[in-house]
Amino acid sequence: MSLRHAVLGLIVELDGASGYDLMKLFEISLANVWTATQSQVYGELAKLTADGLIEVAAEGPRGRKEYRATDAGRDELRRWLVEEEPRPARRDGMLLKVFFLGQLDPGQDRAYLRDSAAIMGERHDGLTALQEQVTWGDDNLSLYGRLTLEYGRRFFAMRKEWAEWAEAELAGRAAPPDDSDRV
Amino acid sequence: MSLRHAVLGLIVELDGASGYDLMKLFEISLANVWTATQSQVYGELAKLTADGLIEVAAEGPRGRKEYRATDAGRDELRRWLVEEEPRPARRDGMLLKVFFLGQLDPGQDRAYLRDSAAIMGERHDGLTALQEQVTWGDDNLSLYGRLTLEYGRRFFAMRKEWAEWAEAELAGRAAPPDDSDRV
DNA sequence: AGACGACATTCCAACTTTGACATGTCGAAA
DNA sequence: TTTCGACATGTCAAAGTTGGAATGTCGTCT
Repeated sequence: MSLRHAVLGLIVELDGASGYDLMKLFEISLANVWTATQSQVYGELAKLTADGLIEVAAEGPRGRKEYRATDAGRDELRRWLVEEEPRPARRDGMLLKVFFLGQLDPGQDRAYLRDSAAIMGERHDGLTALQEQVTWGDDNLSLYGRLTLEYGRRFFAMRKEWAEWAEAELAGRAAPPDDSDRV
Repeated sequence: MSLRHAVLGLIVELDGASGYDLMKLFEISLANVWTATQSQVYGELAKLTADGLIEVAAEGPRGRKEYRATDAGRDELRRWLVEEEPRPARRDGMLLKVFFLGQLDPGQDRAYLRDSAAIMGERHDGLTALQEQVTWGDDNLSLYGRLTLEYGRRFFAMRKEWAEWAEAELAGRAAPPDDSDRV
């Protein structure tokens, strides 16, 4: 149940936010950490309210509801941070494909890894550019957000290097057994 | 829909397997790439059979059903490998917590990162040991499995280094703003 | 012969996630 | 003044995921 804590955490940090506000944060700040759809966010807000972890602090124009965390909510966030250990549900579509690359025609496996490396390179560059653009505040979300952004950069860099290594590994595999084509 | 292709892919590679066989593979080989529960595996086998991508090739003792891929199944696997691009649904509970570390008492944020680094170090060592133990065959699953195992090692190493960097970053933050406590 | 662990499948209820649809308001610019 | 984009929420069906319970068989060791 981490979506719940993502929503709760944002409300605590912002000290008041609407579902709309949260959606923007999920799209921008949290994009690389936890994703959520609109229906999930609004649904979770309703559940958190029912459970007394947040409350509607103010209503604004266009039906805007500004939620704020209750004491119980803040406690629950801290409890989650300290007590609950995250299980690292590893699921990776790109890696799954690598497992079955043997089903493709010769050379296609290496092409896949080359493409992957290129994509990872692009993402890495994107985050690097972002990192240089952003001017960071001194609020919590900025402070810790900076750390997670750097994580993203390192993640993509690592993946790019791995894909290049793997491609080279496959390239090496093809040649050695036979050296009749040497010059 | 990647669970489907994970199951299909294993059946194609093994050229015949039961649900029980697949479960073992999910627990061992695929653990770091794609997870699945028993109910998911057996359920997916039924669906794949209904869709004509696999078929029961033989029945063994204890009601064992050995599935084999049909031509349509092999085609579908290749199509998936080439055509469908994996979206990198990034969700990471450990990273999510980092976002809200500001809610803890001073110092607890650094403790969290130190713990993370230690855990990542253990996993890294575990995979390294595994890598040294395993004697690889020359089948596809061994060949590509070796690549994904190395990925896992690099992943945990990267994470460990990041956590250490982040911890140092937070350590540095505390001191600079105020130098009244300098010697 | 009996006990036990590994083999093997099936079903289910609860929960989470996805993606789309539906509805409406406010503010600024043309 | 009208129009448009951003603001804002709510609901739903379908699909995917989790975790457990139920059930039974086969082979081996004592």
